[in-house]
Amino acid sequence: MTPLAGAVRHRLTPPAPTPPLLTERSPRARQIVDAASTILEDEGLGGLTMRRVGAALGIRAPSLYKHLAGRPALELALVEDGLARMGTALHRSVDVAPHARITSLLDAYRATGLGGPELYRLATSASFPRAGLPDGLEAWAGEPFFLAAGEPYLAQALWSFAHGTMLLELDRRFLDGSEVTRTWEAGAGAFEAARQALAGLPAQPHVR
Amino acid sequence: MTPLAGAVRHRLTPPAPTPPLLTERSPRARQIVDAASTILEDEGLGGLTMRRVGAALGIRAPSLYKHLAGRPALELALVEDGLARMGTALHRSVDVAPHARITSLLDAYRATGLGGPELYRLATSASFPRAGLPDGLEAWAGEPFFLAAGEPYLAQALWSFAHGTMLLELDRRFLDGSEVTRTWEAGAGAFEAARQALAGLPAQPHVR
DNA sequence: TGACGAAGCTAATGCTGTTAGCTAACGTGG
DNA sequence: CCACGTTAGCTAACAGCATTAGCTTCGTCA
Repeated sequence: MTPLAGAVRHRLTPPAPTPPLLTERSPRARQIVDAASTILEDEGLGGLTMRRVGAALGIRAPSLYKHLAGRPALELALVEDGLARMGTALHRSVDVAPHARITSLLDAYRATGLGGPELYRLATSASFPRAGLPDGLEAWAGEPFFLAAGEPYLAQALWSFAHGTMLLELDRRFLDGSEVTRTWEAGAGAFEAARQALAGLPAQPHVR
Repeated sequence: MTPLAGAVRHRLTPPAPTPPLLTERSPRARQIVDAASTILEDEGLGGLTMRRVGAALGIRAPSLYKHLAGRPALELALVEDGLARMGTALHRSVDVAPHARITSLLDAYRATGLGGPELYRLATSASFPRAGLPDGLEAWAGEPFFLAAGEPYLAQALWSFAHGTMLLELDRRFLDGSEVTRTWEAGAGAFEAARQALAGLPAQPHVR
């Protein structure tokens, strides 16, 4: 259910390189989701209405219901695509030397978020009906954080940092003149040092 | 404009213990905002409608416009209250020994967030019209992060971590069986170590 | 008493997602 | 070759949303 659940459960098994069972969609449904994706990024979540999506395809809003269950289902489809993309990028990113994993992971996370800001916000908004996502998808997408951090709680903290920094960067809430990259680097440095400190004490199972 | 701007600008001046100029409100407007606050936490952002707020006070929705400019203004008022509360708590929290500041700050941040989950989400949601907030309020509320971290970019990274962890905890997105407190502690440990490492090299002005 | 402002009201507008029910086209089996 | 069922479009309609316009009612003060 939660992104790191799978990571901890399968701690000793290598992560799958491809996303798990994605929802099947008819060709027309695919077109609708793709059109919605374009509208989302171009006009923001506020611009994403059923009428607007229909118009982009030359049909009326009620006709969309022949292909998708409704607006929540449409959002679910968008986020599912986004998680698959994000997960793929993150899994690729941790395929480097251990000491470089955290930096590489954060770079990939940031690049994916910047590549689809509105989708990132939608995917991580509270109102979003997360329960409708395919089972295991979020867990799979979150696995690389465990692989990079090496310890579950440090992994969750690293994930928190990535998530928070991404949101604050997208919303332009950092100090006006500041270079955002340095904020990412400051966090990366702190977590990489913590990882090495933990790795140096292999007999200690808990952080506490 | 952004929360840490003030912190960096006034690096050498002690932070104000009280929030800056808050918006003045008529008694009736105060009642409306308070009613809205209750509805927000009880029924979520989706339940917060003008009709619903009016009903809580025994009046119709259009009558609210005699006291407040509209829904965005109502949300602004709610968030302004929240930022004042949060800022006060955070400033208090950093009034401890340097080595304990980060932990104390994160505790206060977490407690404030957990004390008003829906307000926290509203205040940090992208759609929220942040520009309408009183000038300097966000910067003032963010100052304690600089005071705790001692260096601007580490401060922004620490703020990112707090924000991300708060959102993930509120949305219950962490590993099911995991103790969330340990995730907070893992991050606190990493950032406190980084702070001490930086503080040990006083001649080095940049992180890089 | 008369004026005026404050604070309520109803009615209406235009937006939203969504449902019901109709129609035209297409493919397939008898 | 025709009839049937399915697919995918349509219009009309509904309820709920924020918001505006315009009316009324009440209290205060000169």
